[in-house]
Amino acid sequence: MRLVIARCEVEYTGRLSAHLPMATRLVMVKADGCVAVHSDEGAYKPLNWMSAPNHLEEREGEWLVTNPAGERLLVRFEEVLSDSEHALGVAPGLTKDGVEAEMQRLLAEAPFVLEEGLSLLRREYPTDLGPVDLLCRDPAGQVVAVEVKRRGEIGGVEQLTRYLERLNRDPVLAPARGILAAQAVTPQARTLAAARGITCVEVDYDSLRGVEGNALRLFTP
Amino acid sequence: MRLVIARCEVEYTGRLSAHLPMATRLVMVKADGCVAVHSDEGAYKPLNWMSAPNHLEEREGEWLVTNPAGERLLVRFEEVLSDSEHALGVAPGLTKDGVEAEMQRLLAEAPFVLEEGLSLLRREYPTDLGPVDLLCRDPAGQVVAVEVKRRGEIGGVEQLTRYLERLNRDPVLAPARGILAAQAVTPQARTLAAARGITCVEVDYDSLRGVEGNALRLFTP
DNA sequence: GTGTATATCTCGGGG
DNA sequence: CCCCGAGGTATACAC
Repeated sequence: MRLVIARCEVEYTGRLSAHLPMATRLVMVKADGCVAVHSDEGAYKPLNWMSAPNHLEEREGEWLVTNPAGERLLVRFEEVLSDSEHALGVAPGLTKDGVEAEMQRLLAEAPFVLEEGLSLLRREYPTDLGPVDLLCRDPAGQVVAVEVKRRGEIGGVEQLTRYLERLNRDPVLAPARGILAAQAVTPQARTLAAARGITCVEVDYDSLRGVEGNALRLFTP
Repeated sequence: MRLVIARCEVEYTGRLSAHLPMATRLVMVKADGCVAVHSDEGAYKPLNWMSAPNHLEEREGEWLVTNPAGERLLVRFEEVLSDSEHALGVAPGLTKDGVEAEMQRLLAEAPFVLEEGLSLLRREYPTDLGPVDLLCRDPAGQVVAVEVKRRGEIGGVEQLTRYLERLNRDPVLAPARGILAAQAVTPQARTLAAARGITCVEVDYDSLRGVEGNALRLFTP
């Protein structure tokens, strides 16, 4: 990894055109060839960047970075204050405990926490608009599509509406109804869901893990 | 900006739990207090980060970063290879020429490229769900809502559907129909649009700029 | 502050 | 390869 602290100006043209006026910034060049320009604020987003694969051409006082997609980043240096190279070597990946994936897994094992008597037909039931997170059946025999989200927002209601539209074209499944399951549901999403006849259920993640624990204990005393 | 190259391991707990095993990485601390951990690949995303405002506690061999939201980042150092501080000063902001904004401007000047005889009623016509990009009228007098996107995707169709729902509650405007204008429209968006009676028009950005040139020449010979 | 739309989003998975 | 969905998304903007 090469770290350059320099007074520079930057031009990017590609998916849009952007210009950074002359100022002191950090220019990073990583082992995979990608380039990022950072200011002294903001942890996440670089001001400008070019992702690998790309080509870095070092000219007199400027760097030209180009990629196969025709994007172009030009860094013009006025004064280089520091320029260092560091060998980092390969790094093991990040391990995450995702929330939505686990929520879906837990709800698949215990759909009845959403509504009494609910039983699972299938996880990731495919439609031509995408997979339904959980396809269930209620005690009355009606099909229930469940969309699992960490946060229940308007987009989740729209997504579930589209799925229901498709499911209800299948006479075997129709009439299907929907449940939006989330740790929290915004008032707007709740309103829209109500207007569409969709039920919202707020799920407590920790209780859900508890339910799993209890269910396991039933079978492994 | 402080740049530390070090063998370290990282724990994050907050919106989820994540762990980075021991390896050599870059740890950046910026002037606003935010912290980012980068590996030697990927221009854009840090492996871990904490955005400002937060608090950095330097202990023996480790840093603990906490924020008011209760998130927590722990960097445990095994070996520090480099540690440097750089004064960057304030930087002027990034200027951008967006694509969607200009497309909207060009189409407002020449709505007839979307459909023969279309004329502009208003740009950014306000509804209580947000502004309609272009409100137009066709030669038959029907109101046409136009949603402008760089890429036409399902979200754009949903957005336009919600706007139409609102417009059609106004007896003065009803019955309104919709056009999704984009440089490219995905097949799924096209399918959904068809099912909703929404027209998709693919707009060639360069031709559009040409149309503007022609229109200007008509009035400035 | 909340909610919504956007992003040079990035990133990964599935057809 | 494209399309789609998720993200500790971040970020800007309106209410």
